[in-house]
Amino acid sequence: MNPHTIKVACSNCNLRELCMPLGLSAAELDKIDDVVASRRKVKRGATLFRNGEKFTSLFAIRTGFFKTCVASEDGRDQVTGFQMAGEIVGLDGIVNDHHTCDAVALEDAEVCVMPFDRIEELSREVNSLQRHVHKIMSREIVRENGVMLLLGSMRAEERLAAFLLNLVQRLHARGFSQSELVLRMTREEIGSYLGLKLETVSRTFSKFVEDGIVEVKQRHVRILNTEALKDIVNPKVCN
Amino acid sequence: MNPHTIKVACSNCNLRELCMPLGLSAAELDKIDDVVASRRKVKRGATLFRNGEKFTSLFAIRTGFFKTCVASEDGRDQVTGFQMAGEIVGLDGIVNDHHTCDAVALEDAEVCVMPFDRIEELSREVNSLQRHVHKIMSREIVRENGVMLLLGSMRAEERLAAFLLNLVQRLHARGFSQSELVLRMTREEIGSYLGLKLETVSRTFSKFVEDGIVEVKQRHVRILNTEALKDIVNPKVCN
DNA sequence: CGGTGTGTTGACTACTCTCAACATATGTGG
DNA sequence: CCACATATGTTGAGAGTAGTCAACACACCG
Repeated sequence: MNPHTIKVACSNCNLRELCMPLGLSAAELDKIDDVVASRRKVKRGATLFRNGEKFTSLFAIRTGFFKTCVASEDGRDQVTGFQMAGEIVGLDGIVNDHHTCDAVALEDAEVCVMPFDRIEELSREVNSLQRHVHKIMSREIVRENGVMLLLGSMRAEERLAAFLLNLVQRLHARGFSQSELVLRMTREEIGSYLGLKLETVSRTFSKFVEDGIVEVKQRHVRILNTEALKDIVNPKVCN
Repeated sequence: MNPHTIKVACSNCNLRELCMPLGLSAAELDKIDDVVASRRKVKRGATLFRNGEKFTSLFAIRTGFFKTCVASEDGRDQVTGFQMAGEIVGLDGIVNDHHTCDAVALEDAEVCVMPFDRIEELSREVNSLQRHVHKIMSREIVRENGVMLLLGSMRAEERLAAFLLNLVQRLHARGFSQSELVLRMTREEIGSYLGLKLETVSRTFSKFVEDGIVEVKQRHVRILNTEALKDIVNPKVCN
């Protein structure tokens, strides 16, 4: 709501390789800097956008952690994803000019505001940006396909194992540990994402601890046996 | 595999309003005709593309009915969608230049082949095409959000009711009946899509029949009480 | 006219949910 | 800074939904 009016630039942002195309010429980089109109801070618990709100911009997460969730008419809601630095949110709003989900900050966050008409304009001029936008949307489609596979065919342990592996993998790509992570979401939010009740998430964590696969201390998780997690997700077929 | 080489044109296709943007000028329409390189027939049971294949084109379905499905490493697979005339498949391939799912024809079908580099080229020139491509991808993201809600939070009856309502709604938009439909997929494929076993799908159909909500004769389904289906999907909260 | 694929139904199992109690954090106001 | 209120997390017992396994019925196809 209170965009900083200082000039921001992708060209010297250390997250550029995550949210922007690679291999740009200097001239193209100059143009790309205009994609970001401003930055916006979002306090923990606050929404970046809400279902029903007018869509104007995509948001690149600079710092912080978000969840997106959709709601059915009768009030059930479903976490559709967790997003971290370098990831883009808001793609749901393009089709109807209105957002169809909520994006909520799970910790204090800052995002780059990228007005979508400016993105469209620039991507007509900079081919690699056009391609990049297409890839980002396609990636989201493929990610959701994976979640559908998880929700449609996996059991609780498999879901949680897949979830943990996915999280550490993304964190590791951002320079964090491969084996330690701090969950920014509650058991209930994990459960919603995985199609499980919070008690089932808690029990499954406990089972992993019993089996010596992870250590859990509230939201601090240390993975002791990555292979075991992988085996749970993709059970070896016995001959 | 055997594309017809006859000139095809979107400009006089009666499905245009489903797969192409509205309100094009004559000049733009001319250009748009070049998006479709050829047509391709796909026999029932054959694949339009497969996981791992190189991505080159999007496909607009002219006639017929498809399913898309992803597979996990250990062989489980999950139907991620059913597509009918006027809908676009292949978006999953953009991000990595390779498809990540299979598209299988559930009845003899014909598709328009739209090379993606041509789409990108043209959408730099025709703004409404650019916007249209973005909307199609965003629509797919929103659709998948809905499926995640279904898979993550609904019970078997709710899932099947939502599935039937979605199908008739889309068929009705194509001029078919609001109350009668022929399923082009097996109980197992419905089950895979809905995260249920085929026996559960069958039992749930039987329950709907008992309750007088639908008539089912193999794959022929007649909806007797649409309101009841809607109530199942969105249970009324009692005060 | 069999053979195969698909669909239905029954009996039993098992996984996850529900409800509940309790434990442990987190945060706020006195 | 502590006390209390609230939010979050854990665990247990029992219930219920969907899964598994199996038998059978029906349709479609060569």
